[in-house]
Amino acid sequence: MNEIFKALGDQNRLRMVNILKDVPLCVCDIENALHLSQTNVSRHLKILRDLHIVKTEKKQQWVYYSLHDEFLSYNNLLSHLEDVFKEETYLKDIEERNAYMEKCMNEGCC
Amino acid sequence: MNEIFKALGDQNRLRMVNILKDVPLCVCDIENALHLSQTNVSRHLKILRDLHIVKTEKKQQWVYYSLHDEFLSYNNLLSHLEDVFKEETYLKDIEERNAYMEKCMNEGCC
DNA sequence: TTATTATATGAGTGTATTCGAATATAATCA
DNA sequence: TGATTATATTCGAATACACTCATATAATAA
Repeated sequence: MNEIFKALGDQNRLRMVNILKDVPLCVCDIENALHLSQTNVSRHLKILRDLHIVKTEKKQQWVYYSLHDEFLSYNNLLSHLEDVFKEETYLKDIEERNAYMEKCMNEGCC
Repeated sequence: MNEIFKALGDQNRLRMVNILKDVPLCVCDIENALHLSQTNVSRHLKILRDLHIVKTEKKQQWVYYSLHDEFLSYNNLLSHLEDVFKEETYLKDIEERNAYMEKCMNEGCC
């Protein structure tokens, strides 16, 4: 169970949970929203998936990641995360994600 | 803020938070309750203290550690921890701590 | 004062973690 | 079919971390 804390203890993984909390995203969405390399994103997502923090759904060539039902059942932890995600860094990531999704709508993306 | 998660991501530190949640303890109490070396306990406590997860109070030659008010204000996180601490490992540590404190009362300790 | 007890810290070692570069796999498109 | 795109995995380097041993500090006791 402390594995969950360890997973959330990494900044980049916490940023991923943050931008996934509203909407499912594919790997390259996350890459672009957080400005991280594909390799790195993929690796962190594997850790989150192994711990049932996120789940995946494959659609054609894309793999969509979203928060796992098991993780969503940790109500108190989620409430705590809401507070954490009020910090500057995480708000900026959400903005960045939204801007990127907007751009996708118009210009198409990955 | 994810520093807190990182701190709680270490099993031994989480065990320390667990046995401190009810009662202040000095370093050698923790040593004995968790069967860890003095050096190791001291080092982990420093990390917890730097993050304001625990606070200290010196009484004569003993340094008593307890949960920091700042940490105690994270209500949702604490509620989550309550669930985590229902796991076998943590319950056993509490038993061990209680047994040790009991022994202290009778035979005296550190 | 010296000895003892409680706690903290420095240095060294081994292990874990993170990351980028290269490569593999898998799906789609031409 | 081969080329392209999306994702995953392997390998190696750099760094971070947990731990132990030895030692330092600080308080008390003799």
